[in-house]
Amino acid sequence: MAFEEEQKIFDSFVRDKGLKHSGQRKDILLTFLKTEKHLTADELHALVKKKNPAVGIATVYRTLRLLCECRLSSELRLGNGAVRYEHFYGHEHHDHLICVKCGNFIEVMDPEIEKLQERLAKKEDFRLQGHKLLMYGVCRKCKQ
Amino acid sequence: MAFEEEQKIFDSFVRDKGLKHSGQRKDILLTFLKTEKHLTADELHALVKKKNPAVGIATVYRTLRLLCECRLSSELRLGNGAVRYEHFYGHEHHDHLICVKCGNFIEVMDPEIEKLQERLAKKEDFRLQGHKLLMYGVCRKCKQ
DNA sequence: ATTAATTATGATAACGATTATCAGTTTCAA
DNA sequence: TTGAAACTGATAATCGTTATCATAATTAAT
Ligand SMILES: [Mn+2]
Ligand SMILES: [Mn+2]
Ligand SMILES: [Zn+2]
Ligand SMILES: [Zn+2]
Repeated sequence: MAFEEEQKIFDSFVRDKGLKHSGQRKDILLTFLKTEKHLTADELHALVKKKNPAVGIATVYRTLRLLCECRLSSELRLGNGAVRYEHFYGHEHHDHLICVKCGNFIEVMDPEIEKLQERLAKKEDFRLQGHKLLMYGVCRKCKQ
Repeated sequence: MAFEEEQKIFDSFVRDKGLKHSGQRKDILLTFLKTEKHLTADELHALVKKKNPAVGIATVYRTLRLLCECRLSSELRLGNGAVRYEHFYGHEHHDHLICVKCGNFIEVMDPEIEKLQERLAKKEDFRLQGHKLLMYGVCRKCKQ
């Protein structure tokens, strides 16, 4: 079975926090790791239920929160619809091109844009702590 | 009374759409125009009620939708909490520095950042249609 | 293995923001 | 003045998410 590193991170996190291990959490973690998509809790729930139909949506939400706490996942709040969750471990900061036709996410990072944001903030005497850049349009596949 | 241009735009829009005029809509419009803040429907409702306590929140939502339709306002979806509404008429495209301490919005626009986004999209063979750049941090006042 | 303390679970209620519904009111053109 | 159409506020419904709660599973100590 793959994802040994990630599972180790989660197990340590669970142990250090005085939590207990459960089959549901393991199923949710592995299902999350197996897809590289930017999933909502509902979408992940649907995938997990294929393996373990008894898992409830509440446990998916609870587990996603744990995954974010231990930095295996992070939230992506697009501003409309449900929060999406993406892999965080081993993924550096990036922004997103989001296709309005197929909904796919393309991960991008431009050091120049990042630098110009710093310059912009400095000009306003603003201490920049983070940012969110979402770019919407039509992806290569959907253009044809 | 000020805001003649904006009122004219709204009146024409209402007439052209076969809608009717009402005191509530006028109160909501003028209250919205009077503040330059980025307000939620609830915040605007609170302000409107000072002038006209009978106005309901549903009418505020309905009127905000009309203001967006006629381009006097536009939605700002930050991704957490309520949608905010900002002035759109006479305001060119801009992005935001958002202070995590006081919640104030600083409007900014950097043509270089805009251009680099286009370059980034082109590199991915992506037809860019729009973007949202939110920068979070601490504003000048709150740094002290 | 047994126990007992503690955490985890799924169902479901509650929540906050927003939209839909509806009965009564207002607008406005004829 | 009148009557069709739009408008209103109250409130129910919706959606994504969190809180509650009774029951079940885990764990460490016996
Ligand atoms: Mn991503
Ligand atoms: Mn603005
Ligand atoms: Zn696409
Ligand atoms: Zn501030």
